[in-house]
Amino acid sequence: MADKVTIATVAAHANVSRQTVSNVLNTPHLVREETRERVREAIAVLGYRANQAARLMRTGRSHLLAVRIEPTHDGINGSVLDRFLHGLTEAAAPAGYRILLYAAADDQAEIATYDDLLATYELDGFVLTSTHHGDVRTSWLAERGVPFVTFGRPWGAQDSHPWVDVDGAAGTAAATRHLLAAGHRRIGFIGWPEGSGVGDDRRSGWAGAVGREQAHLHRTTVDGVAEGEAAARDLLSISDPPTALVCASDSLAAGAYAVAPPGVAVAGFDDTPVARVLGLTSVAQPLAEAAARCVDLLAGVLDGGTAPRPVLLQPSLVIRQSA
Amino acid sequence: MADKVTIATVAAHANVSRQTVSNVLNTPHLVREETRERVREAIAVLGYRANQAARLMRTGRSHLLAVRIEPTHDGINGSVLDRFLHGLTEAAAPAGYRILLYAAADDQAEIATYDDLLATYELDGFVLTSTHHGDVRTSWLAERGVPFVTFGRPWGAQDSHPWVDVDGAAGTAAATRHLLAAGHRRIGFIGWPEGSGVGDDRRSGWAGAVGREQAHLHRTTVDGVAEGEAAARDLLSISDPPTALVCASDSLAAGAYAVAPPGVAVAGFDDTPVARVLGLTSVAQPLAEAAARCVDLLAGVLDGGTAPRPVLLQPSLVIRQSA
DNA sequence: TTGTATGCGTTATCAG
DNA sequence: CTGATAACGCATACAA
Repeated sequence: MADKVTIATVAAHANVSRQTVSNVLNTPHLVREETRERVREAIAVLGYRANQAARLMRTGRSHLLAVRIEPTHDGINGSVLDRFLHGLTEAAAPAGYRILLYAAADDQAEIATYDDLLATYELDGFVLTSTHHGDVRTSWLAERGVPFVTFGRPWGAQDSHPWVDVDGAAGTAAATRHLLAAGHRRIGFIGWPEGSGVGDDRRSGWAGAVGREQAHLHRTTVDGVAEGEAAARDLLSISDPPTALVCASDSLAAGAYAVAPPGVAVAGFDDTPVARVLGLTSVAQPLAEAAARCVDLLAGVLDGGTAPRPVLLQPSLVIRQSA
Repeated sequence: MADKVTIATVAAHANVSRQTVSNVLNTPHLVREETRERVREAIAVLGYRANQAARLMRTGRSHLLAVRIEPTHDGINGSVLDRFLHGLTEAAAPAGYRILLYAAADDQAEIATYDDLLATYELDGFVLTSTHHGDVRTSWLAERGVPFVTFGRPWGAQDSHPWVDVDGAAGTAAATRHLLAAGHRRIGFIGWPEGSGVGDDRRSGWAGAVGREQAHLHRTTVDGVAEGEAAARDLLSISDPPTALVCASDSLAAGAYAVAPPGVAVAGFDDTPVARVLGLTSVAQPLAEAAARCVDLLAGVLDGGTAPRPVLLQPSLVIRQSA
């Protein structure tokens, strides 16, 4: 356990006062070149690193960002959060931030956690995922002036805040157009019940691409493989059934693909490992990019005090044998 | 943004000195019952929470635990880390710890990160995953007396440290016995090249269950679906081929299952979403439990100063249609 | 049992 | 341009 090297150690080594060392670190232009170099060398030689706790006490900035890790439901798109988290961690480090994890059973518990995290660790900001209509979390944070960014648009909310999202409608539209180009003329959609921003967005991409006359080729259900099976079976059993299915998730798509007769194409959403293994065509979100932009936005608010513009990223279609 | 409520606020509210408040918090038995209650009430009313930064400066304890988030390779068993992380986060909170994430390209970069995290955030401890033979990380930490626990045994390492692991051999043995019970007489194994502790462990479970005369029914390859396909094809093309395959991972199993003729059973490892979707029988690790025990062990070292005994957990076999 | 003084490492303010 | 001093919130000797 190496001795703790503080600003005083550096000062002694460089024959300057502690304050000068601090100046070299925070306001280098105030220090004469020669002195600056000497201090920098001492810092390098001693391997000095500023202690965040002490710095926090003084500045009120912890350089800590928090993000919730959600329990994996059926696990299939757990990989989405996983990749997002990894992207966040990688993007945050060079910007001088670290990622703190927290778990919460529901939105209320999450708010209680905000309160705790803010009071005890003085977090600099939050990254929220899975935003939805009437999200109480964003208003709670906004009311208190806590910096945050959401991965997901503020669906229907009047209060605006920095956000990053992926254009889901563009994704399902691309999948639908791909199916049209492959010769399919009747293309169905399996999605989630109306009212979820993400789900409605993804459905709208399909709806726009197929046109109003196919609006009925459409089923809604909660997410899951079994649910996808059931919905697909239902949709394929009508008279004049679709010959291709666009799904709001890989879970639904996996279910649909399992019951789809040969020749019926299926496309999913999120390009999860399951899609890869099943050979499912799927819409891929640029998660690492999204995470990086979240960090950018939050860092912008924190460091620059600017109110950054939202970011809408484009997904890409990964074509496999299923469609 | 509510005013910051410090120990002084509480003291004023309860008409005592700051020190008395601190005593109520840290050494309650030193404070008269009546006073203690008054202070506790003030704490509750004001919603006081001890500031970690200030506490850290005094005590040297940050109540922060760090864990590495790895890039997902083929993503299939990314879900393993994901569930482990979630378990860690949930188990840490009630114990008074938070989880900090970091990313690192390789072991050397990881060590550099330790150094940084220790110096800047004064982390209390680390949870290491993916331990392997000759792991430089554990020796680095051990040399410096940094508390840590590994999820994974110290394969072949002489230096011992607290660890939690799942008995992989027991898992593959259970899978093998299940296949034997189902009437299979020739059971092969697809695993990773010799030298990986985890891989060798999983192979040994199979080897023990089938006996020496079937030792040749065995292929090694790096992890991956395509690799599993190739290995299975190879193993099934010998004369007198196996009628069942036990695999060291769901990735390998997914590949094997794809090329296995009907009647040939396949079992995987890790019970990932892919296994669920494919209907793959697989060995499930108790990840939430493992994570909780990691926290227990680390908290034991940190709070109790005890050197806790290692924990070896038993996996369970999830039987599906593939075997 | 309660209160007072001090320092953890840093940065901000202000003199030199 | 550089150096002394205070303050952030808390906990620990020590004194009362």
